Amino acid sequence: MATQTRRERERAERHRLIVRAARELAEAEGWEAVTTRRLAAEIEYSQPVLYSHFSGKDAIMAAVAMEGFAELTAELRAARTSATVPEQALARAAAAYAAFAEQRPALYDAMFTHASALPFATAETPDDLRAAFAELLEAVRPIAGDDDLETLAETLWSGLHGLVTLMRAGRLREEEHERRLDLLIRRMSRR
Amino acid sequence: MATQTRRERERAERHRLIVRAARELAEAEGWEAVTTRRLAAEIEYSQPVLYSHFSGKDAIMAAVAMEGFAELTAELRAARTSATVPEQALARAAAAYAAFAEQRPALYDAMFTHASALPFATAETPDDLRAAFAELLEAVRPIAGDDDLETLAETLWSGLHGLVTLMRAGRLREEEHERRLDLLIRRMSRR
DNA sequence: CCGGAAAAATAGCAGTGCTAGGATCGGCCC
DNA sequence: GGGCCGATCCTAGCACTGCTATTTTTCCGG
Repeated sequence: MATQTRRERERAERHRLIVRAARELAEAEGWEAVTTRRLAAEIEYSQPVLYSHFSGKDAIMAAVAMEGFAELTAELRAARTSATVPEQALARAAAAYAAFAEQRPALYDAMFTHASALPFATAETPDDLRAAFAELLEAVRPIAGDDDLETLAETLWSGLHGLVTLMRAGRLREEEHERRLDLLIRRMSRR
Repeated sequence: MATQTRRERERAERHRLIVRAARELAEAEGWEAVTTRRLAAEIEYSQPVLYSHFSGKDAIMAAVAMEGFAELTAELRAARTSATVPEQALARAAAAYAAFAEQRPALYDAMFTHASALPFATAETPDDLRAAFAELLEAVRPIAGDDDLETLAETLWSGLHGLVTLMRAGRLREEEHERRLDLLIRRMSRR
C-alpha cells in the first residue's frame, strides 16, 4: 500500500531528526546535556518514541558517530590529496585530523571516547569507519619505510588522538599545539 | 584538647577509608559502579558524610587520581633508572607507562580521562603531578636533540596516552601492542 | 461508519548526585 | 554528677537520569 511507504518515509525522516537533534545538542552543550527527555522535546515527540528507533542512548550516539566518520574521511581525503608532494600529505592529513577534533569536540567524543559499542579493528567494522582508517593508511604510506603500514598508521593515529584529547582536557599547553603536531609528524617521518 | 586531635585523627582515617574504598570499587567494577550510595555502604557510614570530606564525587575521583600520580611517578623513575644506557631509559619508561595503564585502568581513567577539574599545565599544578611529568622529561632528555625538551615530552606522552586509551577502547589490534610501542619509541628517538 | 491494529503518550520504576532537616551523641561548664 | 549545647550523623527527599509497562489516541481498511 502507498500508506505503508509513506509511513516508512516518515519514520526515516524522524530517524534523521533524532540524530540531527542529538548532534546539535551535543555540539552546543556537550553530551552530558543530551538527555532522552530533552531529545524528545527537541523532536516534539514523547520520550518512548526514541526507543522505537534506537535501542538506547548509546545507539543514538553511535549513529552520530557514524556521521562523524564519514565527514572525517572526507576531510582527511581532501587534505591528503591537496598535497603537492607525497611527503606533505601526512602533515596535511594530521593537521586536518587535529582541526576536526578541535572544531567538533562532541562529535569526536562520540566517535572515539564514548560509544565503545562500535566494533573497531574487527571483521564487522562498518565501512565508514574502515574508510577513515584507510585514509590514514594512505597518508602514512610515503613514510612507511620497512615498517608495517597498518602498525604505523595505528601508532600515528594514537599520537594524534593523544594530542587532541590531552589538549582538550587541559593537560597540554595550548600555545604549543602546532609545535607538538609538527614534532610528532617530523619524528615519525624520520626527518 | 586531646579529644580534638583524636577527632582529627579519626576524620583523617575516614578520609583515607573513602579514597581507598573508591579506588578498590573502581578497580574492581569500573567507575560507573562507584556511586555515593555504594561508597557510603562500603565505609559503613551514611551518604552525606562523604560530602563533609569531599565536595562531591569528582573530588573523590581526584583524590584517587592523586594517589595514581604518586605511584606512576615511582614506577617511571624505577624504570628509567634501571636502564644501563641512556638510550634505553625512554623505552623502559614508556613500557612502564603502558603497563601502568593496562594494569590499573580505572586509576588511569581517574588521572587522565575523568577528573578534568585537576589543574594540569598551569602554575597551581600539584606536586605529584609535576613529578610524574618530570620523570617523562628526564626520560626523553637523551633523545631531545635540538627540539625543546618539554614539547618533546608532551608529544611523546600524547603518543603513549593515545596508544593506551585507543587500545583499551578496543580501537587497536591487541596483538600489535608491543610493535606499536616499539615503533613509537624508535621513530620518536630518530632510530 | 466502525472495528481493530498500529502508533504515541502518560505514568512509573529503579537508579543517580546531592542536600535540607531533624535526631543523637559527646564534651564542657556549673 | 546533671544539664546544656554544639558538633556529628542519619533519614528523607529533591530533581534528575535511562528505560519501560500500560493506557490512550489515531488512523486505515473493509
